[in-house]
Amino acid sequence: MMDDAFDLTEDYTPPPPPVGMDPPWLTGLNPEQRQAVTITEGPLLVLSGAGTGKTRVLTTRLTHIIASRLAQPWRVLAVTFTNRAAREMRERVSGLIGPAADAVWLGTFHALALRMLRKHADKVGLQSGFSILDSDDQNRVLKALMEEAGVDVKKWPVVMVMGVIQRWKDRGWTPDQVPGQETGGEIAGGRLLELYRAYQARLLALNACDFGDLLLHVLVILRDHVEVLAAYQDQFRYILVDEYQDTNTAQYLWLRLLARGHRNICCVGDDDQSIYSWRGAEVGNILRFEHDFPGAQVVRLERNYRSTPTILGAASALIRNNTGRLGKDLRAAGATEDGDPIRVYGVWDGPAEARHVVEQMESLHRRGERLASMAVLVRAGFQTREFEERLITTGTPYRMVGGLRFYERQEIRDAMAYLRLIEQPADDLAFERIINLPKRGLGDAALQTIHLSSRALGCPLLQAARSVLETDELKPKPRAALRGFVEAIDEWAALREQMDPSELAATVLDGSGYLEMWKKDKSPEAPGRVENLQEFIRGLEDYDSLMDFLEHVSLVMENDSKAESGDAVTLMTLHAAKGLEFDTVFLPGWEEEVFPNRRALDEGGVSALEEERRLAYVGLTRARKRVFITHASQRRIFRDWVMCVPSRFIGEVPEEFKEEDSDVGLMGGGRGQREPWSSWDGAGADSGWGQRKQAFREKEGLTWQVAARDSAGGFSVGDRVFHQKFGHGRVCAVDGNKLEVDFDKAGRKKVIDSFVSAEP
DNA sequence: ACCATTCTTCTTTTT
DNA sequence: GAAGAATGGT
Repeated sequence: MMDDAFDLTEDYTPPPPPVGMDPPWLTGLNPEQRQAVTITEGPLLVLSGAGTGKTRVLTTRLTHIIASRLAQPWRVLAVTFTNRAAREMRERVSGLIGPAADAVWLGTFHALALRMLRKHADKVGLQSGFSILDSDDQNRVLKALMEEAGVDVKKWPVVMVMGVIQRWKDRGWTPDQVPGQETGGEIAGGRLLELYRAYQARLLALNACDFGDLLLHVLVILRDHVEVLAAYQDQFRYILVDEYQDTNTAQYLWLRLLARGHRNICCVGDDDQSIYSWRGAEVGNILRFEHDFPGAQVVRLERNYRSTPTILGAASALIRNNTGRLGKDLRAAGATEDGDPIRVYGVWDGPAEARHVVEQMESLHRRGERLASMAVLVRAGFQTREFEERLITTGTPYRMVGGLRFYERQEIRDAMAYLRLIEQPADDLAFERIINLPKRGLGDAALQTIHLSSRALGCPLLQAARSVLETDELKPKPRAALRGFVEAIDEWAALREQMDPSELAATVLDGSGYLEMWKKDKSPEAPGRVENLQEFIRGLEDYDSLMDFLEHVSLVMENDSKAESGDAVTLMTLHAAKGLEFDTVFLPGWEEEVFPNRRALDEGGVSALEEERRLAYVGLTRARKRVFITHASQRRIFRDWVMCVPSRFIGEVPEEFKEEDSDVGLMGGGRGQREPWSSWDGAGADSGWGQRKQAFREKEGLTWQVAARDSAGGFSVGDRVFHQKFGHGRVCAVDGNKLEVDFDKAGRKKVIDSFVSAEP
């Protein structure tokens, strides 16, 4: 390959050379990290445990390749899993080698694939200005197709069907490549493949693609066009992949194609942190690496610089319960003291948990810990709510990562639809969204006419609308309205040339009356929406073209608008926390059914349990100094109160690393051995842990404790009951949890039993 | 066409 | 316990 004056491979196998010979960027690396950076030729797998300096290795490796002139920046492909990781890497590398870093092909799989797809869109039947649909749009399209095909959407939820299609895409299967035995069986009446085909056709007609298509289309292009593949293979001399354990098959195939020539591919990952199998990630990719890339070298990074020995001990013990690991043991490299034990604390219910956690935070804060050094990591998004409420009432600043995303808000999506339609007239989804927004008197009837015309002419809705205007299919009033709308779109499209995106957006939102609509709106959330729209216009200032902006929005689903300002606690899901670290980590909701999550277990069985355990491992290893685990003995789920059993994962943390306690008044507070929340033996006798759960209903307000006592939900005919809204009455029929009650004042009503209480 | 009300179903994790 | 869908009234 290259004539490398700087090929350090030979010289730098341990023991390392004298420090004097080091390029500056290699100083301070431990021997394994040094190998991971300097073995540049041939396939290399870096198994990098949590906190072992993975990011540092990646950025240094990139720097090493470029600064040693092994390749020019644009000949390096560096793939990350999240936008955050990409940004961070670019910043760090820029700091080391300056503006040259900008030329590196660095980004997420999706961003990089998009870059390729824009260039070769025509080869898969797209035009270069194509839109990227978000999941909402995807479901809308699929739903329409399912209804058209007469598939019962009630029986086969759109999201489920979409899920299967996506998993097919994750494996790199176009409709023609779905294997005969994998066609989804009974799902959607056995017509899944047909729907997939129709969906793809529909997307092409919309000149749009979804997230999975970004990779799938590029795969098709690389497979079918040898010259394109050859050009990319020649361009990318070095390939770096972050979070390799989370790549799916499509991504793997993409990488393998690109790396096939020189095979200078370096994948960094940790099988113990694979937490995205539900999204099609194949842990197998990392386990198979040496097989797929013969002659691959493997470097293990096991020196952990992040956490205390206690935390590492706990995390290692926990993860050892998983089978089929590559095997890797973290050793503490930094701290000399064991550090605080893991604090396991039992509380009564959700609100008590939030109170307890926030109290701990405040106490740490008083002792001088920054709020920004603390994080609450939850299993599922909805769990953040109780904490938010508590943090708001105590006035503790916090920041939510990943929660409600700016670009998913209704008003922002509407505004985007205007811009999308201007940029891309074939975008029917955008058209439908805004045709009558604000109200223009163009309702179902008008839309139907346009649809009909669209189908007859085989053209997009916007164009069909134009042809409808030439006829008298519409009554004069809607016709005038439609003409106004179409002409406005044309006008704005023409303005696109002379205005920058931000100005254009302002003009559009103003001219269309959309902004006005919210300003006039009396609802309590309207002012916020107006504000968001103004923020939206401001945000556009950073972009040169509309397309750049739309692309950014499609790919960067993080809310980077709220940058880290001030000292605040972080609230996020365990998934979102991957790659981050905090001094203090709070892990609430460690109960069976919640974590490990029941739905996950229902679907994936043993392998799902192992993934849940890896998630627990990720959570523990985010902490530098302290971990607080909490579990509640009951929790409100939907409208029921559910008894909770402490998570088996608590039992998997050896006693020597943890200290258990619970609220006063809870049985077995302290160190009792037989209490379910102090040590529940996960490996114990019964596998039917789900049976330990008992549900009982809340009886409205304060009376629920009474209900809890007799724990029955049932009323019988003749019982006198009380209802908040209808007052007193007598039960005259019972059907499951539905009651028919003769109310003294309100008459006979059907009510759910949880809304009435026994009359005192 | 539009609005208001009730009914329903759902909460794993996200590029 | 919210947000969407479906229904019914103006």
